[in-house]
Amino acid sequence: MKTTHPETLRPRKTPTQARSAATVGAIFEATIQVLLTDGGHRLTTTRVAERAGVSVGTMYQYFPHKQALMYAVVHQHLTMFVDEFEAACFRHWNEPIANITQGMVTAFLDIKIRHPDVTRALYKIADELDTDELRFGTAKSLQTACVSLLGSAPDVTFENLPDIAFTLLTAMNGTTRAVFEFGAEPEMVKMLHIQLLALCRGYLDISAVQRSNVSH
Amino acid sequence: MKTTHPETLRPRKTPTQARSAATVGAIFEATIQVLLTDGGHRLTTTRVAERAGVSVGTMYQYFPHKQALMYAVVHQHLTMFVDEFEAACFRHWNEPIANITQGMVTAFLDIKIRHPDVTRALYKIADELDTDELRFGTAKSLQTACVSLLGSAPDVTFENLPDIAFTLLTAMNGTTRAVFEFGAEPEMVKMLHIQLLALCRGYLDISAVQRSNVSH
DNA sequence: TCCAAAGCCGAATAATCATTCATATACTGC
DNA sequence: GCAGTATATGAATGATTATTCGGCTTTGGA
Repeated sequence: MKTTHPETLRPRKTPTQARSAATVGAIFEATIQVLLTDGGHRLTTTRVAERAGVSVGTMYQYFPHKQALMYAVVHQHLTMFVDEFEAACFRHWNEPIANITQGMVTAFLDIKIRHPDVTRALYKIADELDTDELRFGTAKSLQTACVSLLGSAPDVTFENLPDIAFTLLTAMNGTTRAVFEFGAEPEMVKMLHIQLLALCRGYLDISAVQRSNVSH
Repeated sequence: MKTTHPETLRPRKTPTQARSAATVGAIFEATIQVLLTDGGHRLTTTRVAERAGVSVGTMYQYFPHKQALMYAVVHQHLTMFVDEFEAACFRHWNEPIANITQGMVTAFLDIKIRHPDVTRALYKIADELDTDELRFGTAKSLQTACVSLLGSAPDVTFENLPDIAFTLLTAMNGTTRAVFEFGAEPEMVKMLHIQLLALCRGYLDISAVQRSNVSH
Protein backbone atom coordinates (compact mmCIF):
# COMPACT_ATOMS: atom_id res chain seq x y z
CA MET A 1 0.00 0.00 0.00
CA LYS A 2 1.71 3.15 -1.22
CA THR A 3 0.96 6.12 0.99
CA THR A 4 1.30 9.68 -0.11
CA HIS A 5 3.58 11.81 2.01
CA PRO A 6 1.49 14.12 4.20
CA GLU A 7 3.47 17.15 3.11
CA THR A 8 2.22 16.83 -0.42
CA LEU A 9 -1.34 16.58 0.79
CA ARG A 10 -1.42 20.24 1.66
CA PRO A 11 -3.40 22.52 -0.62
CA ARG A 12 -1.34 24.22 -3.29
CA LYS A 13 -2.36 27.77 -2.54
CA THR A 14 -4.51 29.61 -0.06
CA PRO A 15 -7.33 31.56 -1.68
CA THR A 16 -7.08 35.32 -1.24
CA GLN A 17 -9.80 36.70 -3.45
CA ALA A 18 -13.42 36.00 -2.60
CA ARG A 19 -14.19 34.18 -5.82
CA SER A 20 -11.45 31.63 -5.28
CA ALA A 21 -12.85 30.83 -1.86
CA ALA A 22 -16.17 30.23 -3.58
CA THR A 23 -14.45 27.97 -6.09
CA VAL A 24 -12.90 25.84 -3.38
CA GLY A 25 -16.25 25.65 -1.65
CA ALA A 26 -17.90 24.50 -4.85
CA ILE A 27 -15.24 21.85 -5.34
CA PHE A 28 -15.73 20.56 -1.82
CA GLU A 29 -19.48 20.39 -2.22
CA ALA A 30 -19.16 18.77 -5.63
CA THR A 31 -16.92 16.08 -4.14
CA ILE A 32 -19.61 15.16 -1.64
CA GLN A 33 -22.28 15.08 -4.33
CA VAL A 34 -20.27 12.93 -6.72
CA LEU A 35 -19.59 10.51 -3.88
CA LEU A 36 -23.30 10.26 -3.17
CA THR A 37 -24.49 9.83 -6.73
CA ASP A 38 -21.61 7.91 -8.30
CA GLY A 39 -19.81 6.23 -5.41
CA GLY A 40 -16.22 6.38 -4.27
CA HIS A 41 -14.78 4.38 -7.14
CA ARG A 42 -16.22 6.81 -9.66
CA LEU A 43 -14.95 9.91 -7.92
CA THR A 44 -12.87 11.35 -10.76
CA THR A 45 -11.31 14.74 -11.18
CA THR A 46 -13.35 15.29 -14.33
CA ARG A 47 -16.63 14.51 -12.63
CA VAL A 48 -15.89 16.69 -9.62
CA ALA A 49 -14.84 19.60 -11.81
CA GLU A 50 -17.91 19.23 -13.99
CA ARG A 51 -20.29 19.15 -11.03
CA ALA A 52 -18.51 22.08 -9.41
CA GLY A 53 -18.82 24.10 -12.59
CA VAL A 54 -15.08 24.64 -12.93
CA SER A 55 -12.40 23.15 -15.14
CA VAL A 56 -9.95 20.46 -14.09
CA GLY A 57 -7.13 22.93 -14.38
CA THR A 58 -8.74 25.08 -11.73
CA MET A 59 -8.90 22.16 -9.33
CA TYR A 60 -5.20 21.53 -9.79
CA GLN A 61 -4.49 25.11 -8.83
CA TYR A 62 -5.72 24.40 -5.32
CA PHE A 63 -4.81 20.75 -4.90
CA PRO A 64 -1.60 19.17 -6.17
CA HIS A 65 -3.42 15.89 -6.83
CA LYS A 66 -6.60 13.98 -6.20
CA GLN A 67 -5.36 12.57 -2.90
CA ALA A 68 -4.92 16.11 -1.59
CA LEU A 69 -8.47 16.99 -2.52
CA MET A 70 -9.93 13.94 -0.83
CA TYR A 71 -7.73 14.47 2.19
CA ALA A 72 -8.91 18.05 2.52
CA VAL A 73 -12.58 17.16 2.25
CA VAL A 74 -12.35 14.34 4.77
CA HIS A 75 -10.19 16.38 7.11
CA GLN A 76 -12.61 19.28 7.10
CA HIS A 77 -15.60 17.21 8.07
CA LEU A 78 -13.91 14.90 10.54
CA THR A 79 -12.42 17.90 12.31
CA MET A 80 -15.83 19.47 12.45
CA PHE A 81 -17.27 16.30 13.91
CA VAL A 82 -14.60 16.02 16.57
CA ASP A 83 -14.95 19.68 17.53
CA GLU A 84 -18.70 19.50 17.93
CA PHE A 85 -18.51 16.22 19.80
CA GLU A 86 -15.92 17.55 22.20
CA ALA A 87 -18.02 20.65 22.78
CA ALA A 88 -20.96 18.43 23.69
CA CYS A 89 -18.75 16.48 26.07
CA PHE A 90 -17.75 19.65 27.91
CA ARG A 91 -21.38 20.58 28.19
CA HIS A 92 -22.13 17.47 30.20
CA TRP A 93 -18.97 17.43 32.25
CA ASN A 94 -19.43 16.24 35.83
CA GLU A 95 -23.09 15.45 35.36
CA PRO A 96 -24.53 12.17 36.61
CA ILE A 97 -23.86 9.24 34.31
CA ALA A 98 -27.47 9.12 33.16
CA ASN A 99 -27.23 12.65 31.80
CA ILE A 100 -23.83 12.02 30.30
CA THR A 101 -25.07 8.99 28.43
CA GLN A 102 -28.11 10.71 27.05
CA GLY A 103 -26.11 13.83 26.17
CA MET A 104 -23.41 11.91 24.38
CA VAL A 105 -25.72 9.72 22.33
CA THR A 106 -27.88 12.66 21.35
CA ALA A 107 -24.90 14.79 20.39
CA PHE A 108 -23.36 11.98 18.34
CA LEU A 109 -26.57 11.51 16.41
CA ASP A 110 -27.37 15.19 16.07
CA ILE A 111 -24.08 15.98 14.39
CA LYS A 112 -24.54 13.20 11.88
CA ILE A 113 -28.14 14.16 11.17
CA ARG A 114 -27.26 17.80 10.70
CA HIS A 115 -25.08 16.85 7.73
CA PRO A 116 -26.68 13.74 6.27
CA ASP A 117 -25.02 14.05 2.86
CA VAL A 118 -21.60 14.39 4.38
CA THR A 119 -22.23 11.48 6.69
CA ARG A 120 -23.13 9.17 3.84
CA ALA A 121 -20.41 10.49 1.55
CA LEU A 122 -17.63 9.88 4.05
CA TYR A 123 -18.55 6.22 4.31
CA LYS A 124 -17.84 5.89 0.61
CA ILE A 125 -14.51 7.63 0.34
CA ALA A 126 -12.62 5.65 2.99
CA ASP A 127 -11.10 3.12 0.61
CA GLU A 128 -9.90 5.76 -1.84
CA LEU A 129 -7.74 7.56 0.67
CA ASP A 130 -4.14 6.41 0.70
CA THR A 131 -3.71 7.19 4.37
CA ASP A 132 -5.51 5.94 7.46
CA GLU A 133 -4.12 8.80 9.51
CA LEU A 134 -7.36 10.77 9.47
CA ARG A 135 -9.65 7.95 10.51
CA PHE A 136 -7.27 6.72 13.17
CA GLY A 137 -6.65 10.19 14.48
CA THR A 138 -10.34 10.94 14.67
CA ALA A 139 -11.03 7.67 16.46
CA LYS A 140 -8.34 8.50 18.97
CA SER A 141 -9.68 11.99 19.62
CA LEU A 142 -13.22 10.79 20.10
CA GLN A 143 -12.07 8.04 22.41
CA THR A 144 -10.06 10.48 24.51
CA ALA A 145 -13.01 12.83 24.81
CA CYS A 146 -15.30 9.98 25.73
CA VAL A 147 -12.91 8.63 28.35
CA SER A 148 -12.64 12.03 30.00
CA LEU A 149 -16.35 12.60 29.98
CA LEU A 150 -17.21 9.19 31.43
CA GLY A 151 -14.48 9.64 34.02
CA SER A 152 -16.02 12.90 35.14
CA ALA A 153 -19.27 11.29 36.29
CA PRO A 154 -19.52 11.89 40.01
CA ASP A 155 -21.77 8.93 40.76
CA VAL A 156 -19.87 6.04 39.16
CA THR A 157 -16.47 4.79 38.10
CA PHE A 158 -15.41 2.37 35.37
CA GLU A 159 -12.65 -0.16 34.91
CA ASN A 160 -10.98 -0.23 31.50
CA LEU A 161 -12.39 3.12 30.59
CA PRO A 162 -10.55 3.23 27.24
CA ASP A 163 -12.03 -0.12 26.24
CA ILE A 164 -15.49 0.98 27.26
CA ALA A 165 -15.22 4.25 25.37
CA PHE A 166 -13.94 2.45 22.30
CA THR A 167 -16.77 -0.05 22.38
CA LEU A 168 -19.39 2.60 22.98
CA LEU A 169 -18.26 4.78 20.10
CA THR A 170 -17.75 2.02 17.57
CA ALA A 171 -21.07 0.40 18.46
CA MET A 172 -22.91 3.70 18.03
CA ASN A 173 -21.09 4.23 14.80
CA GLY A 174 -21.98 0.78 13.49
CA THR A 175 -25.69 1.17 14.06
CA THR A 176 -25.72 4.76 12.84
CA ARG A 177 -23.85 3.84 9.69
CA ALA A 178 -26.28 1.04 8.94
CA VAL A 179 -29.22 3.41 9.30
CA PHE A 180 -27.66 5.97 6.99
CA GLU A 181 -26.79 3.34 4.42
CA PHE A 182 -30.39 2.21 4.51
CA GLY A 183 -31.49 5.74 3.65
CA ALA A 184 -31.94 7.31 7.09
CA GLU A 185 -35.69 7.88 6.78
CA PRO A 186 -37.13 9.96 9.65
CA GLU A 187 -38.87 7.06 11.42
CA MET A 188 -35.70 5.03 11.14
CA VAL A 189 -33.69 7.85 12.70
CA LYS A 190 -36.20 8.11 15.51
CA MET A 191 -35.90 4.40 16.16
CA LEU A 192 -32.11 4.73 16.02
CA HIS A 193 -32.12 7.39 18.69
CA ILE A 194 -34.32 5.36 21.02
CA GLN A 195 -32.37 2.14 20.58
CA LEU A 196 -28.97 3.81 20.88
CA LEU A 197 -30.03 5.36 24.16
CA ALA A 198 -31.04 1.95 25.47
CA LEU A 199 -27.89 0.33 24.12
CA CYS A 200 -25.54 2.80 25.75
CA ARG A 201 -27.48 3.05 28.96
CA GLY A 202 -27.59 -0.73 29.33
CA TYR A 203 -23.90 -1.09 28.58
CA LEU A 204 -22.78 1.62 30.96
CA ASP A 205 -25.12 0.45 33.71
CA ILE A 206 -23.64 -3.01 33.58
CA SER A 207 -20.06 -1.75 33.40
CA ALA A 208 -20.32 0.93 36.07
CA VAL A 209 -19.17 0.63 39.65
CA GLN A 210 -21.08 2.73 42.18
CA ARG A 211 -18.82 5.38 43.64
CA SER A 212 -18.80 5.52 47.44
CA ASN A 213 -20.15 8.92 48.35
CA VAL A 214 -17.03 10.65 49.66
CA SER A 215 -18.24 14.16 50.36
CA HIS A 216 -15.63 16.92 50.09
CA MET B 1 -25.64 4.79 -9.92
CA LYS B 2 -25.65 2.26 -12.72
CA THR B 3 -26.36 -1.22 -11.46
CA THR B 4 -25.45 -4.33 -13.37
CA HIS B 5 -28.34 -6.64 -14.07
CA PRO B 6 -28.15 -9.64 -11.74
CA GLU B 7 -28.51 -12.06 -14.63
CA THR B 8 -25.18 -10.99 -16.05
CA LEU B 9 -23.51 -11.48 -12.71
CA ARG B 10 -23.71 -15.22 -13.02
CA PRO B 11 -20.47 -17.07 -13.73
CA ARG B 12 -19.88 -17.80 -17.37
CA LYS B 13 -19.30 -21.51 -17.04
CA THR B 14 -19.29 -24.14 -14.34
CA PRO B 15 -15.95 -25.90 -13.96
CA THR B 16 -16.03 -29.58 -14.78
CA GLN B 17 -12.43 -30.66 -14.66
CA ALA B 18 -10.55 -30.58 -11.42
CA ARG B 19 -7.92 -28.13 -12.57
CA SER B 20 -10.49 -25.51 -13.49
CA ALA B 21 -12.01 -25.75 -10.03
CA ALA B 22 -8.53 -25.09 -8.71
CA THR B 23 -8.23 -22.11 -11.02
CA VAL B 24 -11.44 -20.58 -9.76
CA GLY B 25 -10.30 -21.20 -6.20
CA ALA B 26 -7.01 -19.46 -6.91
CA ILE B 27 -8.83 -16.50 -8.43
CA PHE B 28 -11.08 -16.19 -5.39
CA GLU B 29 -8.16 -16.34 -3.00
CA ALA B 30 -6.18 -13.88 -5.11
CA THR B 31 -9.07 -11.44 -4.99
CA ILE B 32 -9.00 -11.48 -1.20
CA GLN B 33 -5.24 -11.00 -1.13
CA VAL B 34 -5.24 -8.12 -3.58
CA LEU B 35 -7.95 -6.43 -1.54
CA LEU B 36 -5.84 -6.77 1.60
CA THR B 37 -2.56 -5.58 0.14
CA ASP B 38 -3.70 -3.03 -2.43
CA GLY B 39 -7.17 -1.93 -1.32
CA GLY B 40 -10.49 -2.01 -3.10
CA HIS B 41 -9.72 0.80 -5.52
CA ARG B 42 -6.68 -1.05 -6.82
CA LEU B 43 -8.48 -4.34 -7.33
CA THR B 44 -7.83 -4.78 -11.05
CA THR B 45 -8.30 -7.78 -13.29
CA THR B 46 -4.61 -7.74 -14.13
CA ARG B 47 -3.53 -7.76 -10.51
CA VAL B 48 -5.92 -10.53 -9.54
CA ALA B 49 -4.85 -12.68 -12.48
CA GLU B 50 -1.20 -12.10 -11.72
CA ARG B 51 -1.56 -13.03 -8.05
CA ALA B 52 -3.67 -16.07 -8.95
CA GLY B 53 -1.03 -17.22 -11.39
CA VAL B 54 -3.40 -17.26 -14.35
CA SER B 55 -3.92 -14.97 -17.32
CA VAL B 56 -6.66 -12.40 -17.63
CA GLY B 57 -8.18 -14.42 -20.43
CA THR B 58 -8.68 -17.33 -18.10
CA MET B 59 -10.51 -15.15 -15.62
CA TYR B 60 -12.88 -14.01 -18.32
CA GLN B 61 -13.70 -17.61 -19.09
CA TYR B 62 -15.34 -17.93 -15.69
CA PHE B 63 -16.65 -14.44 -15.10
CA PRO B 64 -18.19 -12.25 -17.80
CA HIS B 65 -16.79 -9.12 -16.16
CA LYS B 66 -15.17 -7.80 -13.02
CA GLN B 67 -18.49 -7.15 -11.32
CA ALA B 68 -19.36 -10.83 -11.65
CA LEU B 69 -16.11 -11.84 -10.01
CA MET B 70 -16.57 -9.47 -7.10
CA TYR B 71 -20.18 -10.50 -6.74
CA ALA B 72 -19.19 -14.17 -6.61
CA VAL B 73 -16.50 -13.61 -3.99
CA VAL B 74 -18.71 -11.52 -1.75
CA HIS B 75 -21.67 -13.85 -2.21
CA GLN B 76 -19.65 -16.88 -1.25
CA HIS B 77 -18.42 -15.44 2.00
CA LEU B 78 -21.59 -13.69 3.06
CA THR B 79 -23.58 -16.86 2.46
CA MET B 80 -21.10 -18.76 4.54
CA PHE B 81 -21.42 -16.23 7.32
CA VAL B 82 -25.21 -16.34 7.31
CA ASP B 83 -25.25 -20.14 7.28
CA GLU B 84 -22.90 -20.45 10.21
CA PHE B 85 -24.68 -17.74 12.16
CA GLU B 86 -28.07 -19.36 11.62
CA ALA B 87 -26.66 -22.71 12.71
CA ALA B 88 -25.45 -21.09 15.92
CA CYS B 89 -28.88 -19.58 16.46
CA PHE B 90 -30.54 -22.98 16.21
CA ARG B 91 -28.06 -24.34 18.71
CA HIS B 92 -29.26 -21.91 21.37
CA TRP B 93 -32.94 -22.06 20.54
CA ASN B 94 -35.23 -21.85 23.57
CA GLU B 95 -32.39 -21.34 25.99
CA PRO B 96 -32.60 -18.63 28.65
CA ILE B 97 -31.78 -15.17 27.38
CA ALA B 98 -28.43 -15.14 29.16
CA ASN B 99 -27.28 -18.19 27.20
CA ILE B 100 -28.69 -16.86 23.97
CA THR B 101 -26.82 -13.60 24.34
CA GLN B 102 -23.53 -15.25 25.12
CA GLY B 103 -24.00 -17.81 22.35
CA MET B 104 -24.87 -15.23 19.74
CA VAL B 105 -22.02 -12.87 20.52
CA THR B 106 -19.51 -15.68 20.65
CA ALA B 107 -20.72 -17.18 17.38
CA PHE B 108 -20.67 -13.80 15.63
CA LEU B 109 -17.10 -13.20 16.69
CA ASP B 110 -15.90 -16.76 16.10
CA ILE B 111 -16.99 -16.75 12.49
CA LYS B 112 -15.19 -13.49 11.81
CA ILE B 113 -12.06 -14.61 13.61
CA ARG B 114 -11.97 -17.93 11.77
CA HIS B 115 -11.52 -16.02 8.49
CA PRO B 116 -9.70 -12.82 9.41
CA ASP B 117 -8.45 -12.10 5.88
CA VAL B 118 -11.90 -12.45 4.42
CA THR B 119 -13.37 -10.28 7.14
CA ARG B 120 -10.98 -7.45 6.44
CA ALA B 121 -11.17 -7.84 2.67
CA LEU B 122 -14.95 -7.61 2.57
CA TYR B 123 -14.86 -4.24 4.31
CA LYS B 124 -12.80 -2.93 1.40
CA ILE B 125 -14.79 -4.18 -1.53
CA ALA B 126 -18.18 -2.73 -0.59
CA ASP B 127 -17.85 0.45 -2.60
CA GLU B 128 -16.71 -1.34 -5.75
CA LEU B 129 -19.81 -3.48 -6.01
CA ASP B 130 -22.51 -1.99 -8.22
CA THR B 131 -25.30 -3.64 -6.26
CA ASP B 132 -26.32 -3.40 -2.62
CA GLU B 133 -28.44 -6.51 -2.95
CA LEU B 134 -25.91 -8.75 -1.21
CA ARG B 135 -25.33 -6.52 1.80
CA PHE B 136 -29.00 -5.76 2.25
CA GLY B 137 -29.99 -9.39 1.79
CA THR B 138 -27.44 -10.53 4.33
CA ALA B 139 -28.53 -7.91 6.82
CA LYS B 140 -32.12 -9.04 6.43
CA SER B 141 -31.26 -12.72 6.92
CA LEU B 142 -29.21 -12.04 10.02
CA GLN B 143 -31.93 -9.84 11.44
CA THR B 144 -34.56 -12.51 10.86
CA ALA B 145 -32.43 -15.16 12.53
CA CYS B 146 -31.75 -12.87 15.45
CA VAL B 147 -35.41 -11.98 15.88
CA SER B 148 -36.41 -15.64 15.94
CA LEU B 149 -33.71 -16.56 18.39
CA LEU B 150 -34.47 -13.74 20.81
CA GLY B 151 -38.16 -14.52 20.51
CA SER B 152 -37.51 -18.09 21.55
CA ALA B 153 -36.18 -17.17 24.98
CA PRO B 154 -38.56 -18.69 27.52
CA ASP B 155 -37.79 -16.26 30.34
CA VAL B 156 -38.31 -12.88 28.65
CA THR B 157 -40.11 -11.06 25.87
CA PHE B 158 -39.21 -7.94 23.91
CA GLU B 159 -41.10 -5.14 22.28
CA ASN B 160 -39.91 -4.04 18.85
CA LEU B 161 -37.91 -7.18 18.39
CA PRO B 162 -36.87 -6.25 14.82
CA ASP B 163 -35.48 -2.93 16.02
CA ILE B 164 -33.62 -4.60 18.84
CA ALA B 165 -32.15 -7.26 16.58
CA PHE B 166 -31.10 -4.62 14.06
CA THR B 167 -29.43 -2.54 16.73
CA LEU B 168 -27.70 -5.51 18.30
CA LEU B 169 -26.26 -6.78 15.03
CA THR B 170 -25.14 -3.44 13.67
CA ALA B 171 -23.59 -2.45 16.99
CA MET B 172 -21.64 -5.70 17.16
CA ASN B 173 -20.62 -5.21 13.59
CA GLY B 174 -19.43 -1.67 14.21
CA THR B 175 -17.15 -2.57 17.07
CA THR B 176 -15.91 -5.72 15.38
CA ARG B 177 -15.13 -3.86 12.20
CA ALA B 178 -13.18 -1.24 14.08
CA VAL B 179 -11.10 -3.91 15.79
CA PHE B 180 -10.32 -5.64 12.51
CA GLU B 181 -9.42 -2.39 10.85
CA PHE B 182 -7.03 -1.70 13.70
CA GLY B 183 -5.29 -4.99 13.02
CA ALA B 184 -7.22 -7.40 15.25
CA GLU B 185 -4.29 -8.28 17.52
CA PRO B 186 -5.09 -11.13 19.93
CA GLU B 187 -5.38 -8.97 23.05
CA MET B 188 -7.64 -6.62 21.16
CA VAL B 189 -9.86 -9.49 20.10
CA LYS B 190 -10.03 -10.71 23.67
CA MET B 191 -11.08 -7.26 24.81
CA LEU B 192 -13.62 -7.15 22.00
CA HIS B 193 -15.21 -10.39 23.13
CA ILE B 194 -15.50 -9.24 26.73
CA GLN B 195 -16.89 -5.84 25.88
CA LEU B 196 -19.33 -7.15 23.28
CA LEU B 197 -20.72 -9.57 25.84
CA ALA B 198 -21.27 -6.70 28.26
CA LEU B 199 -22.72 -4.48 25.55
CA CYS B 200 -25.27 -7.01 24.40
CA ARG B 201 -26.11 -8.25 27.86
CA GLY B 202 -26.69 -4.73 29.11
CA TYR B 203 -28.81 -3.80 26.12
CA LEU B 204 -30.99 -6.90 26.26
CA ASP B 205 -31.37 -6.70 30.04
CA ILE B 206 -32.68 -3.19 29.77
CA SER B 207 -34.96 -3.98 26.83
CA ALA B 208 -36.39 -7.25 28.15
CA VAL B 209 -39.71 -7.73 29.83
CA GLN B 210 -39.88 -10.58 32.32
CA ARG B 211 -42.24 -13.23 31.06
CA SER B 212 -44.89 -14.28 33.62
CA ASN B 213 -44.25 -17.92 34.30
CA VAL B 214 -47.34 -19.47 32.74
CA SER B 215 -46.79 -23.19 33.25
CA HIS B 216 -48.98 -25.35 31.04
C1' DT C 1 -2.40 -43.54 -29.55
C1' DC C 2 -5.35 -40.04 -30.92
C1' DC C 3 -8.87 -36.44 -30.88
C1' DA C 4 -12.50 -33.44 -29.48
C1' DA C 5 -13.60 -30.80 -25.72
C1' DA C 6 -12.01 -28.14 -21.95
C1' DG C 7 -8.91 -25.04 -20.39
C1' DC C 8 -5.49 -21.49 -20.97
C1' DC C 9 -2.85 -17.64 -22.90
C1' DG C 10 -1.58 -12.63 -23.61
C1' DA C 11 -1.03 -9.08 -27.14
C1' DA C 12 -4.33 -5.85 -29.03
C1' DT C 13 -8.20 -2.56 -28.46
C1' DA C 14 -10.78 1.11 -26.88
C1' DA C 15 -12.12 3.61 -22.95
C1' DT C 16 -11.14 6.29 -18.97
C1' DC C 17 -8.23 8.54 -15.94
C1' DA C 18 -4.85 11.95 -13.51
C1' DT C 19 -2.04 15.54 -14.50
C1' DT C 20 0.24 19.43 -17.23
C1' DC C 21 0.81 23.84 -19.36
C1' DA C 22 0.32 27.47 -22.62
C1' DT C 23 -3.13 30.73 -22.99
C1' DA C 24 -6.97 33.65 -21.68
C1' DT C 25 -9.80 36.31 -18.42
C1' DA C 26 -10.87 38.79 -14.08
C1' DC C 27 -9.61 41.50 -10.30
C1' DT C 28 -7.02 45.08 -7.30
C1' DG C 29 -4.57 48.97 -6.30
C1' DC C 30 -3.21 53.09 -8.43
C1' DG D 1 -7.80 53.25 -17.63
C1' DC D 2 -3.35 50.59 -16.73
C1' DA D 3 -0.04 47.19 -14.93
C1' DG D 4 0.54 43.30 -12.56
C1' DT D 5 -1.18 39.55 -10.10
C1' DA D 6 -4.65 36.08 -9.21
C1' DT D 7 -7.65 32.96 -11.22
C1' DA D 8 -9.63 30.09 -14.81
C1' DT D 9 -9.45 27.31 -19.04
C1' DG D 10 -9.41 22.78 -21.59
C1' DA D 11 -6.94 20.30 -25.21
C1' DA D 12 -2.94 17.30 -25.02
C1' DT D 13 -0.22 13.62 -22.81
C1' DG D 14 0.86 9.36 -20.98
C1' DA D 15 -0.69 5.78 -17.82
C1' DT D 16 -3.91 2.42 -16.45
C1' DT D 17 -7.88 -0.08 -17.16
C1' DA D 18 -11.56 -3.74 -18.64
C1' DT D 19 -12.50 -6.69 -22.12
C1' DT D 20 -11.82 -9.47 -26.53
C1' DC D 21 -10.35 -13.14 -29.50
C1' DG D 22 -7.51 -16.13 -32.31
C1' DG D 23 -4.43 -19.56 -31.30
C1' DC D 24 -2.17 -22.69 -28.06
C1' DT D 25 -1.94 -26.71 -24.46
C1' DT D 26 -3.90 -30.17 -21.58
C1' DT D 27 -7.18 -33.68 -20.45
C1' DG D 28 -10.17 -37.73 -20.52
C1' DG D 29 -11.90 -41.28 -22.83
C1' DA D 30 -12.25 -44.57 -26.82
